[in-house]
Amino acid sequence: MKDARKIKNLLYEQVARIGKVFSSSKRLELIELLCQGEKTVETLARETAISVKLTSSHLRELRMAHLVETERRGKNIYYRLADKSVADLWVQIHTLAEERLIELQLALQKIAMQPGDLVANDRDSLIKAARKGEIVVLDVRPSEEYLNAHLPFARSIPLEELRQRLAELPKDRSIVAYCRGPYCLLAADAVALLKQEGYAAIHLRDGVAEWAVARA
Amino acid sequence: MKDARKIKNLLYEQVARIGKVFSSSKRLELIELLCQGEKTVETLARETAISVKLTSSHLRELRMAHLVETERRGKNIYYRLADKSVADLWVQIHTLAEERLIELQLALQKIAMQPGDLVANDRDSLIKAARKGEIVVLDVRPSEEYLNAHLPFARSIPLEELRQRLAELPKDRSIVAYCRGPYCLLAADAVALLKQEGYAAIHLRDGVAEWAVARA
DNA sequence: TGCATATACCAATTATTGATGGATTGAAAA
DNA sequence: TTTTCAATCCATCAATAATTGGTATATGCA
Repeated sequence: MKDARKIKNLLYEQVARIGKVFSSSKRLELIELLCQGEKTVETLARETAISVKLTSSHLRELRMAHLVETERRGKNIYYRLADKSVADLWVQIHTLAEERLIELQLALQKIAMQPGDLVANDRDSLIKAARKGEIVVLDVRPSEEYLNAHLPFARSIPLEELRQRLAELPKDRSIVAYCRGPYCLLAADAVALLKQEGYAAIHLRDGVAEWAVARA
Repeated sequence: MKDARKIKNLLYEQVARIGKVFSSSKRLELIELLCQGEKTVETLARETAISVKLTSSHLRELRMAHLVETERRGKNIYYRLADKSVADLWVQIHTLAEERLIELQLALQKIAMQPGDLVANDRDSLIKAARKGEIVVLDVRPSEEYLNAHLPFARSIPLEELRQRLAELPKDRSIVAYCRGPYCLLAADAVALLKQEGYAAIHLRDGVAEWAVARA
């Protein structure tokens, strides 16, 4: 009887190994970035503003839980998610958090709901409008991330280049901007800039990971 | 700029609150039980073999993450999952763990794959066979849990009563036994008993939570 | 070959969490 | 009202995790 309890505990402890990975805000930030495609330690550290050493040690935990894979190419080591289902779990968890935690809902409104902002929800009609060219879906992430994966019909103008490349965008149609997901500030900044310049800009919360889960 | 980083961190920390809940084996065990329906602290403590005090303090964490709700009825306090999506997340996490952790796969084989055991996978054909009466789907959990929710066409004989009630089961058809999920030992025990008594018994890994996710 | 770069590994420190025993609350039963 | 039972709260101690600095390793380049 004691034996059965021991086996059971072992099982739950294995699952808890996965849960632990998702229990630190830094690791979540890394996972969100890895959802956009493979990246080096250095890049991850820079984009999260975490020291390289600490980044490396958090990545180690992801590796030990078999949630990421690494590949050395030249001087760099590239990290990538071991499976699409890791991205799916990230989406599931942050979605549940948004459903259950009022604090999170309020904090999210601060970034996504600037006065007059809109958050597009209806994915089907968005695609339809994009296909017909009635709206422009704009990916403002760095271009490597766009190249790795992007929403259907999306065009890439990284936020950094947006100001110089405004002329590429039509003024007579809505611009729907998105980035890495609901916690990424790129799209919110892009929308602010576009509005200031007289465009009809809409902030889409979803990133590619959220989109993929919704499509499934 | 510092400000933006602070806001972002706040967001990830909120999500990490949810992750933390799933980072302890004891809490996972409690969540799995709560997936079977509402229960009192005492019951949860007894069924997990965790002290009441420790159970209470783990439940407190679930409560503070808004993943469970409580209701006092008489002397007891009943805990239940705040939303179906909490059960879904439990299923997602343990499924990912099973996909990624070889240790877990091996440990699971020990309980589900006794020599000659079979694990039914194909849900559609299972239902069809159950509807036609070609097999008997047997729920061996305590009857309150069966009453709360059970698989389509399932009959309830709690493991405790199984030996006395063997006569209720036909010998000419396969008995497909299930319990709370892949980490619960009830169905495995039931299958062992049934086989010993000359029944054609099959162990179904899914519990109601896993079934619900698969149906979605 | 030697040097620079990217990243991992190791050790020490601090912060957080888990577990346990004792005291407390709130409802029900005597 | 007093007692009992279920469950929580609080304080403490032990265990675990996060962070940082120092050092080691592997690769590419001069």
